[in-house]
Amino acid sequence: MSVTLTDISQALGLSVSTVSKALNGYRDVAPETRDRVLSMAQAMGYHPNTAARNLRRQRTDKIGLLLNTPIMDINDYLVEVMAGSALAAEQLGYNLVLYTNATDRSEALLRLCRTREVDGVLLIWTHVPDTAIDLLQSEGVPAVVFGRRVDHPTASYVAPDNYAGMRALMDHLLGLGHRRIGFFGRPALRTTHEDRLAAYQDALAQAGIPFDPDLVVTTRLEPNSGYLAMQRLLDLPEPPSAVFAFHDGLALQAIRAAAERGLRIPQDVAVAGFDGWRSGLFANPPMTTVQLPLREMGQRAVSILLERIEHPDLPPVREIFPVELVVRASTAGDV
Amino acid sequence: MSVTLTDISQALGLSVSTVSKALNGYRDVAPETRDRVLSMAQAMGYHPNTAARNLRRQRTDKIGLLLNTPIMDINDYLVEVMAGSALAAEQLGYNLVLYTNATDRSEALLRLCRTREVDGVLLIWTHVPDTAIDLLQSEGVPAVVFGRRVDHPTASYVAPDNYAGMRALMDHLLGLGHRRIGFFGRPALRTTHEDRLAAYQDALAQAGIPFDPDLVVTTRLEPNSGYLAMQRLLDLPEPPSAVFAFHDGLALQAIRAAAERGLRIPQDVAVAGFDGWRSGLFANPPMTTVQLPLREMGQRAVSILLERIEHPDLPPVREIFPVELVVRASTAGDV
DNA sequence: AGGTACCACGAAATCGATTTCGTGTCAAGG
DNA sequence: CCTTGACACGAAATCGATTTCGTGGTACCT
Repeated sequence: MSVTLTDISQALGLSVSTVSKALNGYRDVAPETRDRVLSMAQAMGYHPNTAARNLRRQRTDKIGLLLNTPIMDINDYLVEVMAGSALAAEQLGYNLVLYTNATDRSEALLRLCRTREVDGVLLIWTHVPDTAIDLLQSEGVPAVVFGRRVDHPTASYVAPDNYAGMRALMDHLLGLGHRRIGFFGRPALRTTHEDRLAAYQDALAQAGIPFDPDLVVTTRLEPNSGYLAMQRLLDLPEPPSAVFAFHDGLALQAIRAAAERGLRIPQDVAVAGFDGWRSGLFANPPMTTVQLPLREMGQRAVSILLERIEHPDLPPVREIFPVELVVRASTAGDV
Repeated sequence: MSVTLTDISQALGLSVSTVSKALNGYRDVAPETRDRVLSMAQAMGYHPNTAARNLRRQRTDKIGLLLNTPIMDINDYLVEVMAGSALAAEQLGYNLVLYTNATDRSEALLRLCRTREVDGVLLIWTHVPDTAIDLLQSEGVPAVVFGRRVDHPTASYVAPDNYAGMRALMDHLLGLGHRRIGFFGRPALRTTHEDRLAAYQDALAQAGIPFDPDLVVTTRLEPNSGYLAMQRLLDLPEPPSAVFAFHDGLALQAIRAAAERGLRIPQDVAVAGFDGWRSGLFANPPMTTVQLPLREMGQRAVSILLERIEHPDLPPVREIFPVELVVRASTAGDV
């Protein structure tokens, strides 16, 4: 069995109250007594029982990271967000708990909220259903949505500037002379998809290029969705000379599909991604992408969440982060 | 505030004991009473307080997944293990908590053990220091080491058959006619490194090829360690015609280094990895590798751990899993 | 009738730490 | 000499759920 406060108090002939206060830095403990308690605790290997402490303090010092994908679909994007969040949480004295369940997720969300397992949640739900937001708000659970805009009046979120990023990428591709540009969409991601598609269409319009619906294909959360999408585009009677993939993971698959047909990249077909996955740097050829400041966004999301835990009545915070076009060899061979 | 047992008991004019028993399926509750309790709990939105329940039951129904890398170094290998573990844990009624802290990890380990935050730990520590094992054993914390052999007499582990996998890979490369084969080592991974290196040397010896120390380079946990290692090998006066990278992540970097020099793969230099990363499949060209059954190993590790939680005195379990050579275009261009 | 056996429920202890409140001691100040 | 107040400590309530034990009541058997 573990060492408890009672054990220490008995060993020293003190009361549990005094021992607890000594360990927690209360002022009404004699310095000499404090020293005795501290060294005895050290000697006996005491560590406070988490459950007991949580129960009494009515808080857990934990925040939940809720992903909307199965664990096996954790990717570069999520890892960066997790890393940023973990860093901020650690600095601010909180622990991060990862929740990503295989089956039903709304059930998990409910449990988290109501069993008070965590003090607040960070939703890395790129397609958060509005019902979940409503639920959280009505339960009074502090929450921040990561990665997309949300309309709910009291919800906070942190999101990238998808429109600006997509415009920058389109300007780059158009500047290289491409006029038929494929677009891997992801309608399930809602506002993210809408923003990027809007930027795509606006850029075409501004360049005087008619919009061709055949160049827009839909991808899903499947291991080879990008591979299939690329095949479809390449099978068109008039295939594109450049392709935009909704994220770099899809772009890597697109490269493979092109390579299998013996197409050279970027001479025969240019490929660009989005989000700035680390593995895009080590792709062959290295991937042009739009870099999101995911690490910083993750940190910021956590600090917003913690403010909200301390002060539940604060007004919501919405932040849009600037993004950066990174040009590499998959579109511009000589860079 | 949340709904508690007391709230329900007062609403129904019952005692907390009866309410608790009704919810927990005890037999000494009248069917009619049970129904009343259940529907009232439903109506009031009751969910048991985790801290209180953990405190009383002296268990958390959680197991800790302890990684020895910062969160940002989560990769395909770890994701597969996590996915397998999560699946098994969920099926067996346990939650998985991910621990990977940025700074000091032995401190985290200690806290986990002693504060009873989890019922047991799965150590995905590819280079578990023996002191950590000793610590766990002396604290009596149920634990299973994932990914490498461990010598400690009472420690359980689950590991791949590195030697056999490496031999199979070498036989493949030697069969293609390669006689100068580079080897990316990773001495920090101890037994894993030793086993693979031994297989490398044994295979060479059996083929009558002298061992050349210049072909063995060391890699570390750095974002571009494989890239640098490949450059070193390619700079040799007599560069290798094939290269083995310690894992597929390094192999991807090696491909990039080769591609930057205009070398064709596998015609000018063949590249093979290990561990069977998913992204190796979408590499350009797709990567030859040794596939580890990580998902199954993760599941098995969890089930071993849970057995040990239920019955702490069981003898240790050590399991070595068979691996499979997967040949792709990075070594055999026409496959 | 008396005893046994269940049945359905409540009282109360318990898990381990935190925190409020109270108490005795001693020194300083009027 | 008495009061005031700081000081150092202990008693006890508390957080919310679980679980043991006990108690009336009813049915059944001899």
